[in-house]
Amino acid sequence: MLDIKFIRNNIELVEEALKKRNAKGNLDEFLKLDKSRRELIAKSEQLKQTRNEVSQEIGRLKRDKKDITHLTKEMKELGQEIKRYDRELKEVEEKLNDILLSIPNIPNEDVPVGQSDEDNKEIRRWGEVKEFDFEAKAHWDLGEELGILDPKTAAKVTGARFTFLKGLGARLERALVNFMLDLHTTEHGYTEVFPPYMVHRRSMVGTGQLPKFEEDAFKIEGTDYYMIPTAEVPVTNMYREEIIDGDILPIKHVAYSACFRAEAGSAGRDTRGLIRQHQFNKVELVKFTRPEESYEELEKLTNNAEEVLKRLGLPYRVVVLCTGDLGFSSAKTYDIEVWMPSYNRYVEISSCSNFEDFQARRADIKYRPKKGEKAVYVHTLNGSGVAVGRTVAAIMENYQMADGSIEIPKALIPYMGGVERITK
RNA sequence: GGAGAGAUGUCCGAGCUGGUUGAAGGAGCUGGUCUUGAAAACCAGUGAUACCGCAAGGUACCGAGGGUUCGAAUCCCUCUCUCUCCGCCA
Repeated sequence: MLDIKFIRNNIELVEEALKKRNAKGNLDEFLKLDKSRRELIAKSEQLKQTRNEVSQEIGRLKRDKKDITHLTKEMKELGQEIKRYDRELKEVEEKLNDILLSIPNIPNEDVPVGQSDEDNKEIRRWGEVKEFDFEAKAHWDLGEELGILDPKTAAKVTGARFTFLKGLGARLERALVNFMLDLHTTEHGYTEVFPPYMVHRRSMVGTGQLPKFEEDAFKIEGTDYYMIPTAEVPVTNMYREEIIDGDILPIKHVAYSACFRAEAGSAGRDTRGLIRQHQFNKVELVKFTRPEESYEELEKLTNNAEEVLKRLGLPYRVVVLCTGDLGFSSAKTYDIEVWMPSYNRYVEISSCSNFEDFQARRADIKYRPKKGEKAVYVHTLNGSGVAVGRTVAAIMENYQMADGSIEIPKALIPYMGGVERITK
């Protein structure tokens, strides 16, 4: 959410930002409602002042046993009038809030302007893309042959876009979760949290998933609960409506969680394999920082996520998303893309974003720069560190051997109980 | 699931027979006196909130949302959360 005063005073700038994002915002309506809101507040508060004064006067008169009936009658009418203004105000504020919640964040100035993911800019590459001297297979074929991926049974039990991991496949998934958590907690200084997998609506609004992207979320029928699409939601909302002690910033959390996404609008895309599932595991990095430190922290966070792929020996590149591809809440995002032989291209495995104060304002998360000073919004950041299912796919494909077996990356062997290779 | 108790400012904690209560008292914090320094003691200050307004100032806020009333932290209704006991359960 943007600051209402900021929009009012920088309407051209906001318009420009929306245009760069290919987004539309009802700014004319915003200005109208904003004006009407302030007028109604002035009116209502003026009447309330009168009411407060007269009510005190009535108290005094009553104590002196004087007649007050003419005043109470008058005040009763005044009360009705106030009620009318307040009702109207509430309506206007609701409409205004709807608009406010639907305006995306303003891209940082160094974000490249562009229409789509084709305009994203590559920042750097790491690792060598392996040339296979045999016909490389996709991970879904390898997985079925090795008996470690079983989407068919999952389809029987649940439906499309779910998978049973079996044997060393399940072990690999678990090994990766532990490997990533250990790396980020012991070497990168993140504090581990294990969050609830369901959150209420207010939390989803706090991080920006709602109200705009209702169709992407799984909602639990008959409740106010949503399955989390990422640990970002519960972990960021841990500090909702709080004023954080400035001494403990930056706060760095790492959280493993399953993630649930409806994937509306991607029917027919990535239907095979682990790339696009309704449920997947992710290790998420979340930071709360002082505003002046957030971009430095974004670089560090991205590096922390990259380290996972380096240790696993998976070739990747980092791209900065252009304005047209940027997520709703983000001011700047780096995607880390891992080399996926079956796609013959790099595929997103992590998305690291600085939301600046956009989420903090929605979720009301502040800190106090100095004792006695006014509290200000923190900056929030997060990024996958990294998506586990896609890492499994990447390992299977990049580490496959001519005989259809899969080598385990060195760093992972201790987590695999010494297993060095997955064979038939 | 059943029966109770509760939610007040940075914190603890009064008020809850409706009217100088934005809210006693204490702690904390800030400044001062005293002291070689510190502690203690004492004195003074202290909404670490949001909104409207150029300002003066005003309005709101005692878990949340409604209602009664000229006037609600105080009365009524609904909801949420916390705690205790019983039952059930991983």
